Amino acid sequence: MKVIIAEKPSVGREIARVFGANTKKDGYIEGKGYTFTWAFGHLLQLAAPQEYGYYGWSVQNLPMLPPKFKLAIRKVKSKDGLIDDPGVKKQLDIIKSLFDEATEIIVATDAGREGELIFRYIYYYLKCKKPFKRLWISSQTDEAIKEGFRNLKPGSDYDTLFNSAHCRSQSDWLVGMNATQALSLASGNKGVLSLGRVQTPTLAMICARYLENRDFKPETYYQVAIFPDKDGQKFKAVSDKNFKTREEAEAVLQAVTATANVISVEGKPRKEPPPLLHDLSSLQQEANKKKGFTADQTLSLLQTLYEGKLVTYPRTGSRYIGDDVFAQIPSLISGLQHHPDFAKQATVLNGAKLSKRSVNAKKVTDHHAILPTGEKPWQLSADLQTVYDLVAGRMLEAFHSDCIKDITKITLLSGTRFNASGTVIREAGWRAVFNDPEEDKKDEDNAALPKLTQGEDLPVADKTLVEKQTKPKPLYNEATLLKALETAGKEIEDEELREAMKAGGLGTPATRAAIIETLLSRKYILREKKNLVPTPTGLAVYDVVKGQRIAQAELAGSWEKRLEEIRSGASVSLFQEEIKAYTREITQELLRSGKGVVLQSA
DNA sequence: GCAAGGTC
Repeated sequence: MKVIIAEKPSVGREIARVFGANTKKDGYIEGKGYTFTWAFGHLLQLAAPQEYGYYGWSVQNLPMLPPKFKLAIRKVKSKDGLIDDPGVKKQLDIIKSLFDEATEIIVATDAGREGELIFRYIYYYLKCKKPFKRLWISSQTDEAIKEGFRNLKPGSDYDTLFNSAHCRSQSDWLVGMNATQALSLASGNKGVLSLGRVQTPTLAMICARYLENRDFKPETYYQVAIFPDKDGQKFKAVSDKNFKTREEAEAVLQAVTATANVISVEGKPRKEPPPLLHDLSSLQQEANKKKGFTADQTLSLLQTLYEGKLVTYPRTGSRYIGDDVFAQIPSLISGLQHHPDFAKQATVLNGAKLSKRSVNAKKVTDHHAILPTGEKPWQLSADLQTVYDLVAGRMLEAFHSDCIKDITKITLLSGTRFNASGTVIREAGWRAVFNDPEEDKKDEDNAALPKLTQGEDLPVADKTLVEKQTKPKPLYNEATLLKALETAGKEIEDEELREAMKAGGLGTPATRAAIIETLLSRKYILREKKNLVPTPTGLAVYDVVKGQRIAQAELAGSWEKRLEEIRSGASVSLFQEEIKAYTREITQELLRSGKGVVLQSA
């Protein structure tokens, strides 16, 4: 018997369907001489410190450097504290009995570092010795699955990938567990002060932005505005210079002449291509911006839609689809022709030429962009409907035509130079789907400008002095923080580290919402309206770590670079020794410098 | 009481 193991039930069932296997059992499916089973993501994790004899939280234990890591069943919170997750335990037992009977195992966990780790941890925990092969596919279509099975790889081809995954996992444990205990103990052991490769740079970003914003000294500056009149239609033009003092501006205001001379008229149509399909992060940002949902809420709503088979896999990091999925888009679009909000645009798109901007098989990694499945939603709650509509609406936008705008820029002379600009949407294209007002519109922008010709003189109907202030960078909210986490590392000077981080930023799509929730639950940050601001505790922790590597995205970047080298065969033990050395160093440093952190009373 | 990673 051959056993196929997938990362999650949805994929296991999908592969079984392609094979034509349909005998459903508890936790697996049989048929055609195969057995199809699955994990639920990580079933196993590195065991907690006490499993290695480090009892309690104590300076004597630090740094905790287990000679050999152990695996433990994933834990869940219950009234008796942390216990083995019963659902996980049960599935692990099912997998064990299937592996026991197997002649061969086919590994169909997601094609990536964590997917490899999910399988290997199960395999080693169960002390399984059966031979295994690897299915390596990046698309879940029938053809891709069949092709993948014709091209199974030897399991050992992925040994170095497992090594890099295992190193990632151990490094996070070593640095995270030790740094957390060291800082908590140093501060007087009154509560948990957690630190980690991802959460600490994230906290640092929020704190740095908060302080920059708080300490910003706004500067007043002045502009002069005039309102020329063309045959009764007035529009606004602003001085091309800003003035530091009111006096300078007053002088320019006084010098405005009775008529303004049109020096130049520049008009050109601009094409604005449709946005890409959503990945998890862009959807979370959009839902936060438009509806105020938190990243965590959006993920959980999406998970419900996914379990209801209404949308495709949500925790994707790709905004693209392959050609195979593209072939299904026309029918998905025509399925929206009865949707209350989207009927009109779905009809417009039906049979039209579709934009292929989101179609690129090379940019599809483990999973493609989020799409509706075509199943009809039925009696969704308001929040679920909102998220569903963001997914469905984005699909219409992504395959729609360009938005075409006429942008006019006019320069006038009236004592000094004045500029006016105007934007007219000629063809809405993809913007017709949601019909939202544009966000980045400047206040000096006119909706439409009258037709003007170079050289003409216009009477100046009004003039005024405008007082303005320079603005600080805004505080982070969930949308801007998610974006910043995605692009974290872009400003790293070292080119190789920058490259290593470019692929992922900080954290992963699946974990970023959880990182924000962790910082909230530690009371390091608070939600203040839509903004994320640090608490005194968060600022105190930041003050201790801000000069250290653990607070910088560079640390994550340097690990990524080394992990990638391990994947291509570099020494595992060398990296492990370096991590241990760093663990000793950061633990000592925090025990010394962490004394200043005072917990605020909850 | 602790990390980050995956998923239900």
